Amino acid sequence: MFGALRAWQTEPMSAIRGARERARIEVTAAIKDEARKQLAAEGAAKLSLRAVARELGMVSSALYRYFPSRDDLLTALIVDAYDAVGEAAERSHRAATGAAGAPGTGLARWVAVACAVRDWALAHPHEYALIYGSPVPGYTAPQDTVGPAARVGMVLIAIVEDAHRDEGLALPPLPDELRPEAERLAADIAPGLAPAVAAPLVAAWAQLFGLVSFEVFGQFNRVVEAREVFFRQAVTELARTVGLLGRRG
Amino acid sequence: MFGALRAWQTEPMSAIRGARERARIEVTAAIKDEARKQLAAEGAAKLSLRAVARELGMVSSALYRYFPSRDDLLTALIVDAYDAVGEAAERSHRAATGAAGAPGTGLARWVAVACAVRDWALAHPHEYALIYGSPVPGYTAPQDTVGPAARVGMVLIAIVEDAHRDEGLALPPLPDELRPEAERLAADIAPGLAPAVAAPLVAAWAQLFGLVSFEVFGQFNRVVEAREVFFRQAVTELARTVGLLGRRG
DNA sequence: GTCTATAACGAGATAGAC
DNA sequence: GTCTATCTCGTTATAGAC
Repeated sequence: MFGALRAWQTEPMSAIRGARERARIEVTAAIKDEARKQLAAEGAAKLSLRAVARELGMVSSALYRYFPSRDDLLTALIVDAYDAVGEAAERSHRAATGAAGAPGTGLARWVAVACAVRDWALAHPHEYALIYGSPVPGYTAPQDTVGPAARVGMVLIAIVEDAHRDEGLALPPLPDELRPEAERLAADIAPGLAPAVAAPLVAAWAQLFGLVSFEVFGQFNRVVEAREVFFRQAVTELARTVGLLGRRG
Repeated sequence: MFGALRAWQTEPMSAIRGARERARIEVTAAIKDEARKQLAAEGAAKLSLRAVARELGMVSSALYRYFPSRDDLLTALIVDAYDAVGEAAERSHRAATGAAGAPGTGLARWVAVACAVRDWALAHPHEYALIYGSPVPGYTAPQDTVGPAARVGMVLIAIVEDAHRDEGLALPPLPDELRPEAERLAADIAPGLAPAVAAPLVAAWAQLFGLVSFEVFGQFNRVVEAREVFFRQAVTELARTVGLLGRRG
């Protein structure tokens, strides 16, 4: 039964049957913590099971009881990182949804979630780089990562869906060349979402992370100084492209 | 005189005085080519002077005649990459400017430059990752990179400046909180550019690379299929945020 | 002056015998 | 799990060819 669980999965408290399992969870967490330290110091490409083991006072072969390979450890770190941004986004979304029903709520939620993503990224730049930066050479993400990777996007979809239902959206018409792709996209990511919303939403998703990446990766050095106010304004304008803000002009 | 030139700088043809200099240029190019191969195979973090030398049939210490350190070789690759995207952007800008005077030219130039950046990135994903992806651990970019790094941005500024002068721009008002930053930004990057344009322009710059990065780094896998038409539409909408497209709705 | 080659350093990874 | 012998790396000093 338990053998079927992947080594890196965090088991729910109810699954803890005794000291054995608890120790396993603690060691797994210690390995990931140490690996994250090395991620910050040396980068994902140089993540080495041996170095992690050495730092923990273990022998490298012992690590293989917890992570069958270096790539599995990397996958665990990637899943954790996606889950961490995803949870930050979901939490800020819940907080911003508190006073529901008020007009303009869609925009407020959008900005809140964007800021949560940015805050998390600035607080965890190396984990951010792991998931939204350059791909790690020789590593290909397994299927396990796609669910966690989608969490932030799901929050954005929910915001726009709610606003679409409750507030109505002001959107530019969908160009003909994009119609087939937009329809496929909508059916794929959120059945029931209007194609004219789906395409701009995916674009806005990428653009949001463009803003965050430029700041985290240093492209704004000596360019943008008042970064938070700049970011808030940029994502507010970005919200316009998904219909969350009335169009002026 | 020539001694003041950094080893990795490509000297103009007029500076070639004889076989010596020609050989030096050729060896320098060979080193960079081999380094680029390793960049693709192993990533920037694992770029190794010794491996480059081995592959070229040289001894590692000989490389120090051309690049004083590993970081200098990295810097050369980074500068080359920035220059390559920058030149692609400038070339496509010139091409799109060919039939001047026609209305809507600003938007056409904007889309052309964006597509040129995307094309270059898709053709050179590893060099793109080097400059717009995760920072290389332990490496800090010297001042030499800031000029080349600004080239694409300069093209975008030129497009918006021209359009501002020739076509007029339709822009949302500048919020008060952003005014000081926008004024500083405008004075910094393009004296004479209206602050209400400068801030959205820098944001659009980051968002453009967000779209490109998501595609190059695989975030659109299993999400966006018709990527070129999607990209064109997204950057067209993006042009709206810098006033290059009349506002509808 | 300009280049390449040899040798070495200290540090770290790696493979295998035990 | 431990130890060791053998790799890698960036970098420097030095000697000698052109």
